[in-house]
Amino acid sequence: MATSAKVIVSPVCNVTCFEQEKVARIKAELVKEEHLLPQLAELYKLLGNVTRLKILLALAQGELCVCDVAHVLGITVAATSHQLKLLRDQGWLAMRNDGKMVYYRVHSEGLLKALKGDCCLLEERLA
Amino acid sequence: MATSAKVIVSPVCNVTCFEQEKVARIKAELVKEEHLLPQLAELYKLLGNVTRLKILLALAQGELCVCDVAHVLGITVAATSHQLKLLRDQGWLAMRNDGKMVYYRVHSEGLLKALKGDCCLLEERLA
DNA sequence: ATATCATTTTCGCAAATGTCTAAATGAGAT
DNA sequence: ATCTCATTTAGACATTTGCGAAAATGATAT
Repeated sequence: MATSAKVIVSPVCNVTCFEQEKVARIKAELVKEEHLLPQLAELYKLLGNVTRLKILLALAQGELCVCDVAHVLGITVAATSHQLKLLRDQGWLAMRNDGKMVYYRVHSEGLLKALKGDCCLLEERLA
Repeated sequence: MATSAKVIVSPVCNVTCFEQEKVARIKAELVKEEHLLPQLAELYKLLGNVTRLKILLALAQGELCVCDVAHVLGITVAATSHQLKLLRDQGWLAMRNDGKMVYYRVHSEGLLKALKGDCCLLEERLA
């Protein structure tokens, strides 16, 4: 049975709130971590796309030029370049020029580790 | 300098491919991991949203009813319910009925650990 | 049965996303 | 200087996403 505090705590949504002090406490907790959440969400958005995951896994084996990445992915060079840019803009990839070629590589080993870790999370859930 | 193999490997995009055998090898590698990537991307898409991250962090401190979660988030109960459902559909949240109330809680400790880990990745990048 | 109320679902819309085609840029080669 | 070619950028389009408003559901109480 719910503890019936039933106090309106927020003027925005006029819905009963059952555990007002608990809600207040949790909101206070969240404020502390809130500053990191937008960045964390951005990282996850970036990783929430099979194409970009493939790029990271491909580059995990060493650097590649844009057109070779495109061949690995089976999509346009333009689309590939676009996705590479997104990963680079957030600092997860580095690039190197060699003549007219541009070679990309993974800039953060930590990211690959995190990927592995999250993969394990999925695999153990299948069990 | 690029090793000039310059062989068209894919009929889809008619662009030169520079390291054909390397591309072929990497594609072969990717095939092995490819089956996990859609699920992994789904997980990341799910986490790539500040509202849902807040939900997970809020519920990390214990179960809450829908309307209290809504108060913590400062959004509609309907929107809250929607996001809770997304998290539940992928098996990361569990729910419990008590009268007309529905209480949600985190179903996977592993997920919270992964979150922490990925947070650390971000923090060490700031340094 | 009816009323009440927490939750869920449906609908609609504004914003974001992923890929393509085509044009622009940049660097070597003739 | 001009040409070639790898890459990037711009524009367009279809798809997806997040949220609010309103309707539907489910469960308790009267």
